[in-house]
Amino acid sequence: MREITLHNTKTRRKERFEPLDPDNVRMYVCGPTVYDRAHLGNARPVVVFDVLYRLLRHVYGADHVTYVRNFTDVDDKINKRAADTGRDIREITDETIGWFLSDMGALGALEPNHAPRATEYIPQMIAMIETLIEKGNAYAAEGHVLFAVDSYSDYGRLSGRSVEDMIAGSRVEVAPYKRNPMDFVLWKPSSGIEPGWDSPWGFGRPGWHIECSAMADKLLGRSFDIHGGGNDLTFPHHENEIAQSCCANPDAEFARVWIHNEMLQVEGKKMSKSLGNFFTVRDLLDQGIPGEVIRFVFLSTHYRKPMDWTARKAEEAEAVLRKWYGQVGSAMASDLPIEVLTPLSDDLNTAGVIAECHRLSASGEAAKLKTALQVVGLMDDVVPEWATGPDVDLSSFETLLTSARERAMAEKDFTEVDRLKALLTDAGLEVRMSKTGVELSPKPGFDPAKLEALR
RNA sequence: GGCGAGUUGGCGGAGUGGUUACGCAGCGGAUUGCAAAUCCGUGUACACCGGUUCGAUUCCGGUACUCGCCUCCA
Repeated sequence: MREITLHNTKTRRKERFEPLDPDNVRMYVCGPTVYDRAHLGNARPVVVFDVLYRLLRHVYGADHVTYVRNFTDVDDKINKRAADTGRDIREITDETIGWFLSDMGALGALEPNHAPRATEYIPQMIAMIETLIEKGNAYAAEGHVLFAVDSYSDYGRLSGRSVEDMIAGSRVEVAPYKRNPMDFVLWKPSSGIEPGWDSPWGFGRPGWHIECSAMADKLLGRSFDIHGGGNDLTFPHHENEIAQSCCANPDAEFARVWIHNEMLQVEGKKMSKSLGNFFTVRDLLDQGIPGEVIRFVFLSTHYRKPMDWTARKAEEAEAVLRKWYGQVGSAMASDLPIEVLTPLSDDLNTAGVIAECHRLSASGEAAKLKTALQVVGLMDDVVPEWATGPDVDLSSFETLLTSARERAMAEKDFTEVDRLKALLTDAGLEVRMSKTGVELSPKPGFDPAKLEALR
């Protein structure tokens, strides 16, 4: 069986990956809070962990991997959105989940085996909080339940910081009912207008961190293999998840390997609304940038490096993919070449995979290239439609141009040929003339209407 | 201030203790009625300073710079 190495945030080194159970490799990845369209940064972890999911399925078998990615559908940002728009919360979250799935699908992301909504696991959260209180790791105060960080000696281990450092660097105001300033909320009271559930501590709603602990526990068990997310989640979210889960289940390991992707930038700067470089995945797709192109750009940067999205990269990616798709055509897929699997298994070196694809392309190994593209999710069985171009019958124009050219050759007068060529080029066709004949093919800007007008 | 990641030729990026990465762009050439496409050729880069070594871009230490997190932003 192929060996996979992965960088584990817990140990800060690359390690050989050994699943608890090779017949059921389990991975949990933090999903989006569903209140708005996914921006480009949201797409990075989706693509990164989709590649890992595909690799795991390749190595262990598609039926032996369980991938869970949640939807956080209870959150103050959602409440605010509902209040601002006057819309129903469920309507907002349903709509946003639909957008998310279709946008990520456009990027070639497979859907996880389970995509739980946090609101479906409230009883599990309450049960876990009760356990934490019983074990002395949590306390109720003024309608809240807080996790006592002092009760867990390993608190801060994942992110490599001490509680003292956190307090020193903290910029949050400390609620008076907290025993330690770093104690975090497991449960908080809800007013009548906020969503809430009855609990032993009154009507309220869960804190963010407990959601993932409860859902992972329920769907993957108390010990599982991989937990992933963006590296901005390392602290506090993942640190808190570990504290909750490990205290509630002291005999279990919780997640063995923690994987974090680096952040995304746009044209060298952090993506933010104030800089005016904020955009969603849907924005790019609507601009006509194919999902495969976006995915390719993501894959060209290793997941633990900051990734810079630039328009130029997108253009280059599109040109490369067009070329490869053209070569691959209807080639039969082969076994995955070891030259491709090796970098992919080496901590998801997707840029190395692309380098290998260039090599396969140069040596004309269409079948291997196709397999390589498939394994990283850049194509299914067929070449994407945008790369093949529209299916139009151009033979009449080819015949016309050919005869005009033959005449021109004889008469040494090419004005008519050049005129026809200009018209066809203007309609978005690529015109190729060689000794053997004339060939027309649609280019990216092909406009069928203009061509029709020429008929 | 604390914690972490990164720094390879014009751009993107792989990789390695000693030999050409590769892609794009550029340049030269072939081909072409012109052009496009294609093909051929072409680039001694690895932040800085030390150390280890016969030899380091590759290992170790330090410096600088960039970026992220420390605030329920992925």
